[in-house]
Amino acid sequence: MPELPEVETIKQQLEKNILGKKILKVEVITPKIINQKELPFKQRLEGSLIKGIKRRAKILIWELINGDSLIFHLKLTGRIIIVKKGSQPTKYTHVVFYFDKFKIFFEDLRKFGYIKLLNEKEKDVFFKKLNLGPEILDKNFTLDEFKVLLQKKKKSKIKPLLMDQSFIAGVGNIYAQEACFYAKISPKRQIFHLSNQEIKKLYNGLKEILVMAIKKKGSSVDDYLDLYGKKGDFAPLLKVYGRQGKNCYRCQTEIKFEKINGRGTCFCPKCQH
DNA sequence: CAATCGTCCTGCGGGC
DNA sequence: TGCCCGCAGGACGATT
Repeated sequence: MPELPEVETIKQQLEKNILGKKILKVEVITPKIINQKELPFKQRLEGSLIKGIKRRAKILIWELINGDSLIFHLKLTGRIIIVKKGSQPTKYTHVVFYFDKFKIFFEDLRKFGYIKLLNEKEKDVFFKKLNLGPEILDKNFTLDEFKVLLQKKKKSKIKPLLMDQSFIAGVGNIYAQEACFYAKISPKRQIFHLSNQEIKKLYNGLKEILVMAIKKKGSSVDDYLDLYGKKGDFAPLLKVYGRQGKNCYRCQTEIKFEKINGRGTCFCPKCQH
């Protein structure tokens, strides 16, 4: 499941490969993915130049020279893969972007992901509606701001809150669990009961973990692959995610698995309080 | 305000 | 071997 580090990895790799390049042709294999009429979608894209690649939360944006933006959400199993001109689509390839020297496949096993082509106004409306919280790695996202935001959510449980995109942007099920483990906080704890020290630890943990995960090109749990179709290197460094039944790296206690607000969650019952 | 439920979709694992 | 069943999960809208 691609979260901030995985989408950021793809964003950086796309910058090296498609920035300033022209989309020559677009092929829509699975219309559901683009959520609009196929012909105008193709017509607006074909011949257009890519002038910027951005990421906001887990959303990837291709900015086009004419002001349009192509918005990608990979959800659970989406992928963006660069392939040779002669490569054939797989059963999970839903949209193909043709460039001069290569093609880009949008793939998605579960088809939860989407691509939207929006003009500037529609893009503003789209993001306004999403009401995304701050980017954790943004310089403006300070410990003080984190504290202020937490004050407004006193009754929430910490782990589901970290995954709430309107609270902070980009964290999903993997990194929310890792951050709680790092800070030695139970994922079930309510904000109300967090000390200043714990909040600081959580803040530092989020940043440290996300920076390292980007450096390692993401975590390949489930189906995630980067732009080159390669696995990320962070999965072996995960400290608690997916480790139920195994021993805690800190205190050797057996890692527990529990559903918290409907989401599978791993934690150490002894050293996470 | 916080939590839950249904929805989308497919592969996979359990049970027999 | 193979079939049926239920489950996981990001995010959204509707409901409790």
